[in-house]
Amino acid sequence: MDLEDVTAKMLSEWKSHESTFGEDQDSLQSTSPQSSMDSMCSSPEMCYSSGHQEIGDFSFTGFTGRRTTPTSQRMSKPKMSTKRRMKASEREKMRMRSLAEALHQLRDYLPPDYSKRGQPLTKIQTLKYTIEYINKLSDILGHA
DNA sequence: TAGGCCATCTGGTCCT
DNA sequence: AGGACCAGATGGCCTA
Repeated sequence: MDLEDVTAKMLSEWKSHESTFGEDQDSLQSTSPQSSMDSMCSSPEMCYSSGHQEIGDFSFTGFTGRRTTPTSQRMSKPKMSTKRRMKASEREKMRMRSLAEALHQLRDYLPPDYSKRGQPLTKIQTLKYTIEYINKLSDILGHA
């Protein structure tokens, strides 16, 4: 009984809620998850030698002014071996994939109202709507 | 064509 | 030393 009531209440709230995030949905975009997963740089190995590997001894990131340790470290820090770098890249790839997978799963727990246009939510939207959803659920439970 | 989204690579930092 | 995490950079795909 409780669950059904909550669900019904939720759904009715979603109706009124639509307008709230309707504007956000304008920015809804993105292709299907799979297509984005597969179509991108489908084979990592293919892209591996892509670009900025070694640019002499001049640190690429140093040039872009990113979070770097000032001055001296640039030269003193020994570069990772190629083998170790490749392993790290592989791990990072797996890590990001599991993150993406988790987000895809999370998306399934959100009411369909959130992706009304038939397009899957983006990662950021998924996270933001999840926060909203949890807040609403908490609210409802709090008033039960 | 511009802008958004995404996957991947990479170097830095922190932790074990 | 090596793994995990983070954030910047890059390039491809897609849509308005």
